[in-house]
Amino acid sequence: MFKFAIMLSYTEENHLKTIFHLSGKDSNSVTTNSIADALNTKAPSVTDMLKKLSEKQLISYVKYQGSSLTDNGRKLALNIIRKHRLWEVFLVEKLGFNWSEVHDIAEQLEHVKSDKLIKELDKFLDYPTKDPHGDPIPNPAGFIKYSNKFLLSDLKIGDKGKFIGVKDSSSLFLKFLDKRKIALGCTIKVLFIEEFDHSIHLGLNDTNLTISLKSASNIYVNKL
Amino acid sequence: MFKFAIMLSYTEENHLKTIFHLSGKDSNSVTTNSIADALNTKAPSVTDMLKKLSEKQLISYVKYQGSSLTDNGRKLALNIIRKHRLWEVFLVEKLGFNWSEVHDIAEQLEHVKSDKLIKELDKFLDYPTKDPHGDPIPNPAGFIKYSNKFLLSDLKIGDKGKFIGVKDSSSLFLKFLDKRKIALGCTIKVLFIEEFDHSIHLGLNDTNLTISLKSASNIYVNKL
DNA sequence: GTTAATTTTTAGACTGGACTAAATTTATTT
DNA sequence: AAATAAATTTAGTCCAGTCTAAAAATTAAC
Repeated sequence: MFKFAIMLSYTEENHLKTIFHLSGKDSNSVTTNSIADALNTKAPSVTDMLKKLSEKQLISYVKYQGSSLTDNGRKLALNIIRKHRLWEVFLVEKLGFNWSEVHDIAEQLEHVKSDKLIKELDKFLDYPTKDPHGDPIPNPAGFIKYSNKFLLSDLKIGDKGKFIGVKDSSSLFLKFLDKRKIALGCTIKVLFIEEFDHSIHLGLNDTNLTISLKSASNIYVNKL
Repeated sequence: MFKFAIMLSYTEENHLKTIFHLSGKDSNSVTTNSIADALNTKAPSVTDMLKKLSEKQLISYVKYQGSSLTDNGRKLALNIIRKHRLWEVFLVEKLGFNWSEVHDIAEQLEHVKSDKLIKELDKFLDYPTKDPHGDPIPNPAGFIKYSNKFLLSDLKIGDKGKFIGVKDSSSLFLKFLDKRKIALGCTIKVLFIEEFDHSIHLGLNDTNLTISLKSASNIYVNKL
């Protein structure tokens, strides 16, 4: 009935996706507990699933040594992420959702099985390359162009970044940004980081200001 | 709008929906086997589910006597059908699907949980009242306007009807319709019915044609 | 380099949803 | 109205996915 030769369950898909997210660009090995945490489940459940995915050759798994995606697993994971992000674009661009509301819905939509659906959705959205949070959308073949998106709090002294988004977009935080004239697209330079509380001194539009670690952990930038 | 605190599983939703479809306008009692057939499952599975839905007060169920929806159950069923049909409109109107392809995909999309999603989708589609097969879309409160929809095979000689949908939308049948230029919205007049095999002679767009009882039993019309 | 702490896996139990086979109730025949 | 057929339910099994508690392996600490 459906086109995929491999028919994965909702749970299997979520595990693959999570392993992808946790393993980062270099496809590092991922620990069982970290998967359990991310999926809000318990380690034994994850172990069972790792065995299953390993049987299906979607991950390589060595007892006690963590697991990482195989090429096939990676391709499937990226396909799910592709769907997730396309649906997010749809929700924001077409249905007028705020980018902070779309994740949970996309989390459901990403599991709908139909290649044609995604192909047509992609066309309808005019082949977007980024989701509303600025994350790149993998192409149908499973290729993803990694963005150089970082948290402001991860930059080092002297680094420069372009403000491209926030992690938690509470209106309180957005007002905080407004007041300090920190607007989307502006360039931020890290001048100094206090050792005591890790608050950050920034250069921004010829002025200097200081923000807390908490705030800096909520700001995404493209490293320049 | 009514808020349902009840969280139904995929399977529960499908049972409710099926009971609604089988019980018709007058909410007749539905047999266990007919549900099993419709859902492509076995009677014992259905019995289990009937007990469960009965506990939740969504159906009234008497052992060996079939089951019917309660008001709450009916409301939930109509909500699922509403979602199904709105997604069908989306797939056809926005993504360019043929009406014969949308059922299976809508079958998945209908289970996505988000009231706001459906509210916004409805708005985006400009509040449609019918799905691509001509079936009415229930409103958010669970009200459905039954159309004067009949099977073509139920019309008498001399009756006229507007073609509004098909019962079994297999692609085979839809091709059959295409070939004969029987398209949604066209007006059909019953000219004569053969006593021998009940095949029907039709007037359609200034031409005449004959179709079998089987085909006529698969075509819905609004009586004119 | 043992011991202690942590992580991970195993073992065993539970739930929802499915099934088969057998029992029971209802419906149909004669 | 008894016998038979059909529909439905019960009983018991199975599978996927989840959990807790206990055992085993790894890592960290002394």
